[in-house]
Amino acid sequence: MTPENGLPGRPARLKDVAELAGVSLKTVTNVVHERRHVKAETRARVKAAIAELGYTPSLVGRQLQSGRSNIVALAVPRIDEPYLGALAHALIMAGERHGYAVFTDETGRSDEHELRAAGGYPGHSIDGVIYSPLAVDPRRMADMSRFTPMVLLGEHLSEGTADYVAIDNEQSARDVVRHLADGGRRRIAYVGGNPSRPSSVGQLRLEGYRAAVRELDLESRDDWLLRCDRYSRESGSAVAEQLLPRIGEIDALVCASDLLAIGAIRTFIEHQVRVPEDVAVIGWDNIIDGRYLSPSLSSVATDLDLLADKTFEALISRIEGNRDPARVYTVAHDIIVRESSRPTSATTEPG
Amino acid sequence: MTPENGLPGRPARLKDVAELAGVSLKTVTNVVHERRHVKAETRARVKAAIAELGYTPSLVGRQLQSGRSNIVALAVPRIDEPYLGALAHALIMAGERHGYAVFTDETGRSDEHELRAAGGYPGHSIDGVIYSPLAVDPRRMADMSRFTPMVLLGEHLSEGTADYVAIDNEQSARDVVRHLADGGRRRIAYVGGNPSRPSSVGQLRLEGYRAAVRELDLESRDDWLLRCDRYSRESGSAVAEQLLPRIGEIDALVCASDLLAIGAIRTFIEHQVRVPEDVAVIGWDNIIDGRYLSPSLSSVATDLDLLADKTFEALISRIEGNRDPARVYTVAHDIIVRESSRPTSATTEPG
DNA sequence: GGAAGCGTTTCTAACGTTAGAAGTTCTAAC
DNA sequence: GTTAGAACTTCTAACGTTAGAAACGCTTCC
Repeated sequence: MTPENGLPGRPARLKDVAELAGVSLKTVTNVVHERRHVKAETRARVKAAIAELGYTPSLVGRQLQSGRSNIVALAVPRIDEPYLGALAHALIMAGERHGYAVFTDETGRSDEHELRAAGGYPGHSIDGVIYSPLAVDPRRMADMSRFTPMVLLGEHLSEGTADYVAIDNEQSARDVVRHLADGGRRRIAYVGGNPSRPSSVGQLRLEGYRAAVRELDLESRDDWLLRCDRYSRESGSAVAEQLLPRIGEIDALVCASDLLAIGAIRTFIEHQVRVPEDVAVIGWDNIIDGRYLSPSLSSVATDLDLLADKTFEALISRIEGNRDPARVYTVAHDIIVRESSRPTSATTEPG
Repeated sequence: MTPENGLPGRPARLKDVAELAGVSLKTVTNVVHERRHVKAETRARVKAAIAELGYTPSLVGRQLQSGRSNIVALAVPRIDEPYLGALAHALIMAGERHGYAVFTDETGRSDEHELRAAGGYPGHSIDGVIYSPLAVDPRRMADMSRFTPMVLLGEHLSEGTADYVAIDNEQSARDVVRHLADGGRRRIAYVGGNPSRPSSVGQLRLEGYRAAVRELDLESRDDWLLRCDRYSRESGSAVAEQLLPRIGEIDALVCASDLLAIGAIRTFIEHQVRVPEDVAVIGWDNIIDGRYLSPSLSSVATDLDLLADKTFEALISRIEGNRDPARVYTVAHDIIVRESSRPTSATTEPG
């Protein structure tokens, strides 16, 4: 950026390097790209000129020429949600490993933003999209995404060629219920379903919950199933409020996300409901904050680095032209047991 | 992106629109930019062609031509820290208001990353940088940043033309100490200072703490001042561990960030130290999680939307060529009192 | 001594956009 | 009916990079 004379000046171009070194543009490119067929002496002279001018290739120029930007967009509803922040972090790191910069975009404000993401940010020369959709009509989405290299996280689409990377949601819910049953819980409530969106994670996990309740012959009542439209702390609080009259009746609450669980626990404690003594609580996502709550929060964990790597593998394959039907990549999950779901002889233990 | 024939095809260019509408490139540009001197009938024809082809101007082409990208980089150590996520969210929203896209980059991994950010991401055609530096030598930073439009958040640089937007750190610390003293606390510990980095927020807040302790004639001991190199939950736990033998001696802990406070509270509770009965705890940043802890966390809050707007005003002024000496923009702060610093009847004044 | 072949460099067009200069057509005034 | 000037359109070069085609100079072989 700063030429040797120390003045602001605009960035050096290939042409400046060529002139200083007394060679042609192509020769400089050949040096920059470490190609054969450049005399050692010429190469040295060009490299010296590059160093002297502080030359850095303009990615805009390259982009225009190659049609590739090596930038992918990560579209999430809000970057300040703990899980999405952790996801963004993992994807940025993975992107670096795979040679891509990750542009994080927030879609939570409007349908328009979501559709723009689904359409691959026309005009922005984005090579692909990693998309965690929220509200957009899946049919419309699938249509938009047909020609955009795209990987979905969180919510599945039935049509289009957008691959899907996630844990086995149904199985993880079975595992959660089994863990609670192992701890002696018998009357387990669930929050997070939304029948109007059958492929949403909340609904998939509800299916797993139902299956496990059947398999383990646990009690089950329809009014132990609570819906919520957002996986937020506020929703969790609201749900806990509704459940207060049923404490004593239920002995565990499965929350489709840690945020729901955090909101619920806070409200329980405010009303002198003890967690886990009176109600066990468990969530999904294993966000860091869960470890520092009192009681610390049990949760279903994913290896985000692995998830991010698989995401990039799938996305890069699409970017390179793969047009096979959409594929589902499953990442292993793990139940992290902390205080909030311990059997009632609760002992404190960090992390 | 998707031409009317429904085939993938590459995005329509200005030229395609011109050909379909039967006019020249310039006429299409004039229509796109809503310029005068285009017959109403021609305009209509061009607009129809744009709609038919689904044309979106290529920002890369524009960028190359204009030298401007209308993209600014946000450089933070890690996007998955709650405060930085909230900051990123506020800046993305503010960027939209001001006509800029915000590219979030993580610098936490290496000095190299930080320096690249400080240098304005050469080659990336970034118009400006919003920078929350972590570890880089401020002198080197100032040097790198001399010619990059840049606004600093968090840590102040003494040299260069990088503006600085923040709360009045010293005054906020005074306010915190006064709040604790008002609640009857007299023996207040502080964690977050780092004398080797005199302009770091932790050190500035320490100065404010010291001033308030003097003004209010509170007790003060050197071993109530704890250093830490990272404002993390882990550091907070470690600090609390160190303080365990001094519980009963101290009655409050001021933490330079909410993460420190969260780690400290968790460790206190694990060791049956009651918060706020035995020790009051308070932090900075007002991260959302603080509200859902038990006890909920008192904190110094900033209006992030306001901070983000001021940041963009300053940055845009630099992008437009303002070369005045670095300026400091101060944003109001507010003490949010929650459970962790409430006065208790158990708190007695000595003497 | 001339031609073929090799190593190396130069020339040129292209990516998509933009804006100034130049060109064309039309209107209105004398 | 001519012409000035307005209204509108076309032409062209430029932004920085890249790669294929073409050109250059040198060596080697017959």
